[in-house]
Amino acid sequence: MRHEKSLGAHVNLERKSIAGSHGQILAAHSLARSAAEAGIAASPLSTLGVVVCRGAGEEIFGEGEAAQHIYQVVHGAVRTYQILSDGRRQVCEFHLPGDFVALDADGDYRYAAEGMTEVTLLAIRRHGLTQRAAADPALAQLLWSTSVRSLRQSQAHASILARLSAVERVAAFLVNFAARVEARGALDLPMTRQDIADYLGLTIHTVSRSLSLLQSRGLIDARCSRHVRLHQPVALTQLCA
Amino acid sequence: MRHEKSLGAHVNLERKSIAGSHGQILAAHSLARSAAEAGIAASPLSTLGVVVCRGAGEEIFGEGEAAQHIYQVVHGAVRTYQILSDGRRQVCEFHLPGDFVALDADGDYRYAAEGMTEVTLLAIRRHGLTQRAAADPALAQLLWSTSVRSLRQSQAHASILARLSAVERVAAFLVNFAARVEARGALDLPMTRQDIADYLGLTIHTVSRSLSLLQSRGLIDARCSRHVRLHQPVALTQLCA
DNA sequence: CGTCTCATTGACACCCTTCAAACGAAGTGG
DNA sequence: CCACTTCGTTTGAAGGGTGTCAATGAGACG
Repeated sequence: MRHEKSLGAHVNLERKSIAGSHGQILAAHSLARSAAEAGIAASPLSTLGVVVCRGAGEEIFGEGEAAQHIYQVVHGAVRTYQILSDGRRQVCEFHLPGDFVALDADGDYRYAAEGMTEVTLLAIRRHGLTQRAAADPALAQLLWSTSVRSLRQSQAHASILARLSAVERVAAFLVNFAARVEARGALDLPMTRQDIADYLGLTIHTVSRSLSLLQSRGLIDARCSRHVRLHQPVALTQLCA
Repeated sequence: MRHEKSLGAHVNLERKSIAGSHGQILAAHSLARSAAEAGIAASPLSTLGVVVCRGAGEEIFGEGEAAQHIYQVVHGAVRTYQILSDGRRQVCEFHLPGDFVALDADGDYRYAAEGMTEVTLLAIRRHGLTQRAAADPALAQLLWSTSVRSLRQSQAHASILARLSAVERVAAFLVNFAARVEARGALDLPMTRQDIADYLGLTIHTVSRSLSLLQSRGLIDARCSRHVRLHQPVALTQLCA
C-alpha cells in the first residue's frame, strides 16, 4: 500500500569541523554573559539553564533518548521530527527564538530535534525545572501557559492538515511563519522545501508546484528558494481561512 | 492516564438524581453533595466546580463565546469542533470521562463543544482556577501535566492527518479509541460516521468504505454502525504505526 | 406505511503522489 | 577556465486515492 521510495529524511551528519564551542555545553556562569547578550536575562529560566550551540543539521537530541533537558531557542531555528515506520519523516514543529523545545517531554523524547541553521539554545534540566515549579507557582503557571500555546499551535496544525488543499496548506504555512517572525513582506526561510513538505504532509514536488502556482497568481515572489516575498498577505490569508 | 475511571457506577446514580436538571448549572453548595456522592471529592478541582448536564447533541459552549469555565467530563462523551469558512466542520477532539474540555481556553473559546451522548460535566470557573493555581503549585503542575497530555494527543492527531491514508487513519482512530476506553475487543462508539470523518479529515463516504475494507480483510466486525469489534488489534496497530 | 436520519455503495472527476528528467548553484579537480 | 559532481529545486507525464454526485439500504419513530 505504501510505496517506500520517498524518504523524507535527509539525515545530514556530515556537518563537521564546527568551530569552537559548537556542540559543547558551556558552563552556567558563561551563560550569564551569553544570556545577557542575547537579551533573555529577564527570563525566569535563564538561571536554570546552560547555553548550547549546534550547527545546521546537527542533532540536538534524538527520538527515544532520555529527556534530561528542555530547551529554549535563543538564536537560529530548530525542527523537531519523527521518523515513521515506513521511513518517512514527519516534521512536528519549527521552533524560532523564544520558543521552547520538548517542553512536553516526559521520560523519553517523543521526537528528535536538530538545527536548521546554526543555533544557540538554553538547555534547562527537566528535573530542576519541575522541582522549582513545585515551589514557584508563577513558574508553574508560565509552564502551563506555554504548553497551552504549543497546544493551540498543534491544533491549528492539525486543522490545516485535515482540511486544506496543497496550495492552501502552503499559503497557511507562509502566513503563519510570517506572523511568527513578525515580517510582513520578505521572509527568510530557514527550512528546505523538504522540511516544508514533511511539515505539511505533502511531497516536495507538490510544495514546489504550489509555490509556483502562488507566484503565477501574483500572491508571492519566490525566485530565491529561501527568500519569499508575500505580495498579497490578505489574499493569502483568505486562501486558508 | 484516565482520571477517575472508577466513578462510572457512582455517576450513574448521580445522573438519575439530577435527571430533571438538564441544561442547568446547579448551585455550588448542591455540587458539594453531588460530588461527594459521585466519588469525585478527592479531585482537587471538585470544590471549584459545579455539575452540569447536557443532552445528546446539545451545546455546552459555542465557538467565540467568553471562556468562563473549563470542564471535566464525568459521564458521557463530548466532541469539540470548529466550523470553517467553507462551512465544513473540523472535529478537534473527542472527550471521554476524566478528560478536560477547554483547558486551553484563554479569553474566548476557540471551538465549540457539545455532547455526543447525554453527558455530565464538572464546570470549573476559569478565573477561580487560575487564582487557585497561583497559590497552589501542585494544582498548577496538574494543569501543566494535563495540558501536556492534550498536547501529545494533538500532536499524534496531526501526525495521523499528515501521513496516513484513509484506511490507516480509520485504523488509527479505532486503535486509539479502544486504548482510551480500555476495551480490547468490542467498542461502543458514541460518535457518528460524520464525526469520525470530520475528525480524520475525510468524508463520511471514505470512512464507511474504509470500515468496509477493514471488515472484508477480517480485521474488524462493524455490522452495527455504533458497535465495532476489533478482531485483529495487532494487525490494526501495524497498519498505522 | 411514510418519513427522517444515518450509513453504505457505485461511477466518475480531480488532486496529489509517483516516476522521470532537467535546471541552477556551489564545490572540486583537471 | 571548464568539465564534472552533488544537492536542492523545478517541471512534466501518468497513475492512484479520495472527493463529489447519485442512488440505495437500514433503523427509528409516529
